Amino acid sequence: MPLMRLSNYFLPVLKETPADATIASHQFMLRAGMVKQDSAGIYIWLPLGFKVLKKIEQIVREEQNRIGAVEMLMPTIQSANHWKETGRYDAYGPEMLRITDRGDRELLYGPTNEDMITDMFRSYVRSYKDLPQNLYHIQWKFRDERRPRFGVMRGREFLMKDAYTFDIDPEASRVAYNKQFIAYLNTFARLGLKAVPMRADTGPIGGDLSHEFLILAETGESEVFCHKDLVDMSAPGVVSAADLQDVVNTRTSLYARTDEMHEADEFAKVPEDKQLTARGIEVGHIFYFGDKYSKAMNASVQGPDGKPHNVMMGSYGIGVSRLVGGIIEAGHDENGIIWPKSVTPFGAGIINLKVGDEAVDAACEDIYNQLSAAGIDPLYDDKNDRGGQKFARMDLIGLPYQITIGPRGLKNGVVDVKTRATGEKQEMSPQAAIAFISEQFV
RNA sequence: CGGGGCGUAGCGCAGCCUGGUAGCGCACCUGUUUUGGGAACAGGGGGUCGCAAGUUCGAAUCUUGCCGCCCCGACCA
Repeated sequence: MPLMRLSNYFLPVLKETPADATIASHQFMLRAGMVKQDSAGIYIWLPLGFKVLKKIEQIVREEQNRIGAVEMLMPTIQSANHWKETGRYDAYGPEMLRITDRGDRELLYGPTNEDMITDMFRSYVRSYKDLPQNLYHIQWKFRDERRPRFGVMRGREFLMKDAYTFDIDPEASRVAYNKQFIAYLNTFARLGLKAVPMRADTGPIGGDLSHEFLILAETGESEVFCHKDLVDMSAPGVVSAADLQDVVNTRTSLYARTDEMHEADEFAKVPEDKQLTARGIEVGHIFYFGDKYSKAMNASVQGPDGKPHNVMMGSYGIGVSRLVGGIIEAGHDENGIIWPKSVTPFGAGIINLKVGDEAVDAACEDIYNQLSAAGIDPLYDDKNDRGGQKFARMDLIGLPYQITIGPRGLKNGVVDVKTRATGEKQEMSPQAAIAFISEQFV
């Protein structure tokens, strides 16, 4: 494996903040060379941003797989036919991007996939014995928002994980819902986020059981009201089938609503010192909607009684691309981004303070190779810039650890290790530095 | 979709009111000296002033239309 040298990488950092960006995550994503806007709400993912996006995607995937969800991939372009069958072709309105092909057939760029997957399901599944099913994909969506804003936080094109569950009856469907609920808590915890599930309105998708997961941030689009204890609850981890409902109940029994669903009278019953009013960013949304689509599309299976039963469904979304912005909102300072270790584009940055100095070059490459062997995936700043510029750039892109190697320290057998989150700097031997950083990623 | 604002070099901006053929900082290129928290000096490259029409001897500047982008509010992963 060749070294990932900054001199060979594509990292167009900006010293000045583009005028179009108003919130921290958008400003830093542009300045750190993560994305470039192509048109309103549509972004090019540059190498650094793409790397983070893929890491988040992978964590989402692992937590879906852990609860037994099965990955697949549906197309971005859909036929209007399924949508006409459910009546949503008209109901969805101008947010849907409608396209016609050369034969004047009506197509659309999918904003979601309930209609398509329900059609897929009904064409194969005949028996209750083939249930339950829990399928998901991670695919680009398009919603022609009235007002895209805040960079990738509200893009028109966005990457979403959407899962769909199919069960024989409401009770079984509730189990599927609970599993996703747990998976969401674990997913957001791994991403270094404190996400609170809030009772939600079901919106145009319909149904009667729904939760939004929000992370608290000043720049959030919704006002939220919740019991303080919810914010600091730790991730449930693996939950047995027997405990599933109880664990969900502990998270849903405490008051937590967005402004849409807020009831002041109910909130007043929360002890005053536990009442938290804040702003939040919605990063996930889960719905149970029973037979809404299966009925409309006649998706039924034969039950043990020999009769057809419309399958009970739920759908479960996570805004993967939005999370990139959300994580930055939750972790940054005035100098730039502070990545959680789980999604950082590179595990550590290696700063060579005197490129061309044989001893320094050799020390940097040696440290690179050892960190790499330890699975850290370092980024080597071998550019011929001045120290200050390198430090500022490294702070901006937010790698959790920086090792600085220069002739002065090397003469005494030491390098500098900086922890980005705290700003703490320590001098230590190269070996100690490698050991220190490796330990942080265990 | 209602209200507001902005389009001048890659980024940040000035020039526009009062028309005379485009400028500053950063970035970029070359050279020299530098190099441990965004170097200094010297030289240099880069712009159909968002697009179109109009007024005028002459338009970045005035008029009209269009396009694009951002912000504030009602909707959404």
